[in-house]
Amino acid sequence: MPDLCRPLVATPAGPPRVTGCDPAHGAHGEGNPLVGLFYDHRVTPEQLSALVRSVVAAAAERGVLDVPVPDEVVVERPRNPEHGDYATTVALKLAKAAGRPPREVAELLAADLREQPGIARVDVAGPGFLNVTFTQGALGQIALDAVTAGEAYGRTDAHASLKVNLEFVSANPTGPVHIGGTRWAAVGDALGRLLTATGAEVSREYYFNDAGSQIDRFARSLVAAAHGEPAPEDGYAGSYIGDIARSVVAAEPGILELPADEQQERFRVAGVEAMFTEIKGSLAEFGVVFDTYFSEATLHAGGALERVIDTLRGRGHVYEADGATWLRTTDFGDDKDRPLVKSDGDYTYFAADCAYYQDKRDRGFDKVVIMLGADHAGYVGRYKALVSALGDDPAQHLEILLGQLVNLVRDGQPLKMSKRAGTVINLADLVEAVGADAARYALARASVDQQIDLDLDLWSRQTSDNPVFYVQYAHARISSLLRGAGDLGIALGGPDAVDATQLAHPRETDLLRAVAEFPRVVTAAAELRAPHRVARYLEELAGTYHRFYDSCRVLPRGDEEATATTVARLWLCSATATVLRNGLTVLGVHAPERM
RNA sequence: GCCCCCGUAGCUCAGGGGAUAGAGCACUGCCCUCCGGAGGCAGUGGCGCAGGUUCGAAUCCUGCCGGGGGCACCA
Repeated sequence: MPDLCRPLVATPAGPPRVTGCDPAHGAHGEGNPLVGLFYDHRVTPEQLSALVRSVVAAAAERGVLDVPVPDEVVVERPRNPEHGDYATTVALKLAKAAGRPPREVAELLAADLREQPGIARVDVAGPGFLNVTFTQGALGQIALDAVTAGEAYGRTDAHASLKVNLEFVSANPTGPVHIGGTRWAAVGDALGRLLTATGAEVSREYYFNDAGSQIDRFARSLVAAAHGEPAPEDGYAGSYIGDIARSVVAAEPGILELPADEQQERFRVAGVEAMFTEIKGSLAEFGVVFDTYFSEATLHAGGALERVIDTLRGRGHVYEADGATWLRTTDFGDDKDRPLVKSDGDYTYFAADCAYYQDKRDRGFDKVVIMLGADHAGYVGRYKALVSALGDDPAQHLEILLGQLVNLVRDGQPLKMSKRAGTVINLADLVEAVGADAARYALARASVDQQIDLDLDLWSRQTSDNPVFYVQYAHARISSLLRGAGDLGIALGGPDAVDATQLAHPRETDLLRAVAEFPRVVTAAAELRAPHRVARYLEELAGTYHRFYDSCRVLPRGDEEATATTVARLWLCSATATVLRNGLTVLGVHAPERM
């Protein structure tokens, strides 16, 4: 799969056409980083990190610095541009082990770093920061690499060989996907794309309960609605119940004459199917498609619950009490033991969870990721315990991500929602109100730890107040510019024909630094399971681009001829567009060429 | 009572132990010989409180205060 992520529902047009690209050009040297690192004067932050590490190793080797070599050296982009292109705090970290003042360690490393090609200067600042500035050409090469790599720019191998099962939404087919589930649809799918972009093998999974009592309540509600009666006390009352009941009756005209038991069963089967079709449809419109829709009923039918309970019993964690069968989860840190089989002989939902987890592991997944709403926070303890009871390590095989709730706001007032009154905003309503792109972006740009207020007015606005439009506009603006270049007959040529040292303006340097940052943003966002970092980065990149655009004329005016600067700037613009496009794709949002 | 998440600018939110804590909106004042002004520049304004760890804390630890969500032989 060559692309960064799975395609969107409507695939946007490809990258700006650039003639003469050589895909092999993006390859980097291998082997000893000190030798092969800067072939062609390329320096990326990743390479700088490796370089600093090897300089530390070399110093340790020579005996001038008595420290253990760190596994990884952190380099970061300083806020203040005067602090160079990249900064590292290794000297501060190593000072204690070396038994020498941080600045002394920094000076020592700086001297070696200054010898490296592609590095223009190394300054020791403050308590012992190492501020590194690349040569103009080395920085400029990053733009060429980004364009050349195209959709692959930003991909890393941070999660190579990880096989992960990503479970999210998992709303039961008793009603539409509510706003909480919608948040997970946006964040979960984006996380899936991020993990894929960092080399993981990802399977998206939707687990639905089709075996429990709430499905029976759903069926009884449909029967009641079909007969024009009010919903049962414990039933479902939304307006969609009436819609589905009518569609079932329309499909099976004789259904209302059937005996009560048979009638409810027919409503159950047809109702669940109709509801699920609607759910899948609204998710697809949202750009989210699952690899597997997993039915709880298949676990029951296949005897998986019996088997997993036998396994747990064999491991000595099961006991009988008060007529029920229990898992001693308190042995693994849970607050209280949990029942597997109720005293009436029915299995609990928790028993199915045990079987479901075992099933995922049996299917070969290294990591089981489950995304839950904050209202399920109490579930984490018992889930970790069941993983331990089955002999796995929760820290390694399980990740439960909790997402806080979403409040909707309109006209500055919180939207009061009531299931009874039928004023619940669900996935399809949100898409209708603000569009799929804005909905996905709005939900994915906030940290899941944060409760968010989502303003429907703001996100439906087609102005720069709306962050998704701010980012999309930057892409459209660049697309327009590149079209203009084509109209003027300006040939971009291949990367070898570009003089990257032309990009020396401070705003160009800022933009290059931002473009160079993208792969690290993708990696960090994937590792921290935080897709919102990509969105925030894109907003910053868009702003950096607008500032560049304001200061640096790209296309020739009037009778002027295109120059080497023109060509270099067009490549920089194209690189920016590539990153905006790849970043938006990670979030499942379109990057329009025109708006 | 116990557990989980969150208190950062007037508002909505970023900030992986680092340098002068950021963005958008709002407010004030600027920039159109301008490739998309759906832009840009400048200004106003902030880490809930108290301790602790550290060379260094918005970030890690403890306690309090405030907001939200959980604590079923429900799903």
